[in-house]
Amino acid sequence: MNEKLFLRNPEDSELGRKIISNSIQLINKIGFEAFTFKKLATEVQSTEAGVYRYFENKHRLLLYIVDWYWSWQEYRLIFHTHNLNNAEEKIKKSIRILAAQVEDDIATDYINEKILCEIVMSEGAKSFLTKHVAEDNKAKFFKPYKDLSARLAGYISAYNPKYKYPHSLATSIIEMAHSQKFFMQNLPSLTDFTNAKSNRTVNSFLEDMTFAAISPGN
Amino acid sequence: MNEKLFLRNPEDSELGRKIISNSIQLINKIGFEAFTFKKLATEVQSTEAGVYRYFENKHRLLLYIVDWYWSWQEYRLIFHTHNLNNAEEKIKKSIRILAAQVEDDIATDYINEKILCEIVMSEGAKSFLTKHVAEDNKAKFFKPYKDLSARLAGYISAYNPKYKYPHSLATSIIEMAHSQKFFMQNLPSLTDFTNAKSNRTVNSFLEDMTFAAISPGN
DNA sequence: TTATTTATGATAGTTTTACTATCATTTTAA
DNA sequence: TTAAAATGATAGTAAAACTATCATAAATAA
Repeated sequence: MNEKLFLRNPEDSELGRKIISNSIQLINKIGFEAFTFKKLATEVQSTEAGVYRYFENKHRLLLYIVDWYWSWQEYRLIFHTHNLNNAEEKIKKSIRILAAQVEDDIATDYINEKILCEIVMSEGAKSFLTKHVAEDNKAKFFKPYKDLSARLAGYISAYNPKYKYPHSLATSIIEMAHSQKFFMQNLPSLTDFTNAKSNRTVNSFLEDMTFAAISPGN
Repeated sequence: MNEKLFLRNPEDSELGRKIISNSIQLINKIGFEAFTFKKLATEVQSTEAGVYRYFENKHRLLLYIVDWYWSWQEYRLIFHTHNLNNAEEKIKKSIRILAAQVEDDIATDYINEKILCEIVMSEGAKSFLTKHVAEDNKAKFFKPYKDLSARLAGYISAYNPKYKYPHSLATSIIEMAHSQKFFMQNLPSLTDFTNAKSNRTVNSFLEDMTFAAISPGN
């Protein structure tokens, strides 16, 4: 994790891990706007000042958990595509990972990936939609997202080196995987998906669109 | 405009119009988080209480200007596709309108569409990324966006009635048109576009992708 | 034209947020 | 075992996000 994101590394102490764990729960429960360090302090049974020793402000904390999520997704992507030997399969697997319903990974005891995924869906964009994107970018706060996007773009270029928009397409796949899930849950008329098991899934929408776009003719 | 968005219709008075006009300027200048009714009151040379007589809170004001923007975009779409007689041309024109660099429309004297477009790019998602989306949706606050999306989805279905994801594709086009422009300006490595005049534009990216996805084979 | 409603201005007050500061105490590491 | 580091407890400040009151000005209806 980027060390500039925190004042004290939350991984290194019990309190730090409780801060991360309870932040994820609390942000998901009340939303990022209503989330305050005071409320979080109550949850972790510490004080406001105690939380401020770990994170400068709540936006940094959001960046931390969002970065954690993207790093984790890239790790999963590497792990699951590692043994695949052609670009087509790698792209398909990547889309499946990104569009899938995330389940909690018990290997990480203080982070609930399922809830974290919900947060990234509904609060993730707020990590970069600020007046200080430029500084945050300079501080490399968006590196995990960029790395993931670049990796997928790499697979796209490997599949079709002539395709002109590998980065934009990769970023769009990642964005749409989350936004379509958000719309499906909250503004379903903006999508063609229902919660019921259907063959019209975010995954097949993205897969169809991607391969149509990058098919060797293009 | 949806009457539930405001307490007093800002169109009907000088102060109301100044509130809208200066909100657009001020939100663009300092960002939605730092934007307060007190600062706005200073700009319009009125008082905080004065602004609160028009809008319940700043989120309603954001919804108001964002809704205004989508209504305006749909109007432009209708106007410019009206004389076209085939779906392909309508889709191409729609994408061009959505991806284009918006210029100020002098017909609307107190609204600067160019700045408004910037706001929708960097703050627009905050209008629905809240814990009260469901209520806001019930109050029909997202109708202008949905109408625009449904119209584009209609053109897509007219072009290829067998295409399975017209709504998701339409929504994605609208979202990507804005997010790709945001990334181009702020996190350019996530895209394949440069500010320089190039044939790799958001417009051609979206057009290529759209027609690849909906070509009659699919 | 006057009476009355309605909009605005001026001011004040409350609760919550987003911090910063201080000092005592506990825990950990050398 | 001692010093350093982390935590807890408490207090305080400035600004944000409202709500309330009352006087005055402008618009409108009788």
